[in-house]
Amino acid sequence: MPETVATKTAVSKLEAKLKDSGARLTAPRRVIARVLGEAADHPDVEELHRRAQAIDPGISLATVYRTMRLFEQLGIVERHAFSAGRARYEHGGEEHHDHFVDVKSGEVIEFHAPEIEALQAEVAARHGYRILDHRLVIYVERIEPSDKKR
Amino acid sequence: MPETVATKTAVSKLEAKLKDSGARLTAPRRVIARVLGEAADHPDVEELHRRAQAIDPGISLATVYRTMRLFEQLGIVERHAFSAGRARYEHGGEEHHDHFVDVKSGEVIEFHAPEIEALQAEVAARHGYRILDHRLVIYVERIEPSDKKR
DNA sequence: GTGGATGCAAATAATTTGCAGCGCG
DNA sequence: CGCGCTGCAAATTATTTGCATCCAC
Repeated sequence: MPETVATKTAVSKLEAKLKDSGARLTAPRRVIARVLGEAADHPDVEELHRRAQAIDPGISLATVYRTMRLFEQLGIVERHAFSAGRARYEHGGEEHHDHFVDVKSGEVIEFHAPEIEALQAEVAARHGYRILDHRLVIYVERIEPSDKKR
Repeated sequence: MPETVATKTAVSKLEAKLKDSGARLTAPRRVIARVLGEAADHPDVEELHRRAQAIDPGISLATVYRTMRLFEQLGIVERHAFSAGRARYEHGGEEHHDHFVDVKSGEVIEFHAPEIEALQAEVAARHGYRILDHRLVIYVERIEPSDKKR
């Protein structure tokens, strides 16, 4: 799937959600949505601001913060706190996934594990709970072919 | 196991870890360790400071911050970011557990799930990683006996 | 004794907000 | 053509740090 299509889809989905919530589809929001749609990583607000400004230099940091808060409430993005410091975002909406954080490189890798999620639901039920959402972050290091433990 | 014993154990463990790292066992650190040992919940820095001051009013907020950073590095506590805002802490060292967060009450409940952890290790290995640590937070709501979905 | 630890206050970092003007619906 | 949205700057919140003093080793 070409980027343009993915982006277009993301924007229409955005349009629908904004309309539903009564919020307006403004130029800054379009730009930020596009930036999010094109992001393959998990950028923080500063980075989103940088990328948004590359498209429209008039966009302020405050607007990026406000927009991320709105998008999070609308379920358009997910906020993560992988480490201390700035929060990082990714466009949600697609199928759920969790994250590996490579401790050495700082890299964040997405992965799917339906088996784990099934177990979670089971454990939650055992405790009398229904799952609304979850966050699983696994801090890892790469296993080298010739690795002797550490 | 009575609280006094648990607390005493925690303090001796603390003493050992501080000695190993070359850090000093000062009065504020003793107090904060005791507060952590007696905590059944997951207090934030302000709350720890409040409790520490109840024992020794001279203890400053800065020292609580510095001590929590030290304790985290020594593996004495775990830092959590259950929600935005202040970080929350718990005394680590015991067997690992994860957390339910009751979205309605804000309550944090600990749970064990070795099955889930086994699966995590398997999934990580599948991706070429070795697990160093992990964080699983499940946001839940209580299932009422007569509950019709929402 | 002496270097690490503390308290205090001031400094940073991360995020939010008040307000006047602008533009989407 | 009004009310929500924006930019800017100032305000808040969370955490860190410089410095003089203090005390654990």
